[in-house]
Amino acid sequence: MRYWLMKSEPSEYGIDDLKRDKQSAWFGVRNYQARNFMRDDMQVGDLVLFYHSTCPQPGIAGICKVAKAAAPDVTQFDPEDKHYDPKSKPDNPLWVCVEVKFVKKLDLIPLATLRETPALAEMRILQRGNRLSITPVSDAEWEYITTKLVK
DNA sequence: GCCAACGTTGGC
DNA sequence: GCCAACGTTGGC
Repeated sequence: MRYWLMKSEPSEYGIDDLKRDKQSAWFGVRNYQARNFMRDDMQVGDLVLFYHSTCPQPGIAGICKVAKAAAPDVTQFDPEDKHYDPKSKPDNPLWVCVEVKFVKKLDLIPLATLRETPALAEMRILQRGNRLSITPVSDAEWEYITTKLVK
């Protein structure tokens, strides 16, 4: 089993939305590296840090779990959708998404807290210039975050 | 709103 | 294959 961090803008889809929906497809990833993580490495049961980005208080907002393996992202074929991709054809879909299930909401662990935690210095999300919306989290990082930083 | 950093595109 | 230009991300 692996651990992951997935970013979302709470104004688009935040932890409260997932709590309400219980489970949701992770639509809209349009980056090859992030797609490959979902397609090749994510497995049902993997645990995920739900991260809020581009908002007044960026940070880890909750935990969810991979509930369904990668499948074609339906929004890529919908011209009305902001994630529409005319390059992708239904017989050879370019983009996939997993589904995640709500596990719990956390008291927000702010980005600033992550930054000032030496044990997390190597986290992908904290590296300079990192923009990947899906990144692996090491066992040690997961352990530290979920035991030391969660109230 | 600004800006640094990155990924993608497209001309050559 | 190179690389400049452009669009996007995301913190501040």
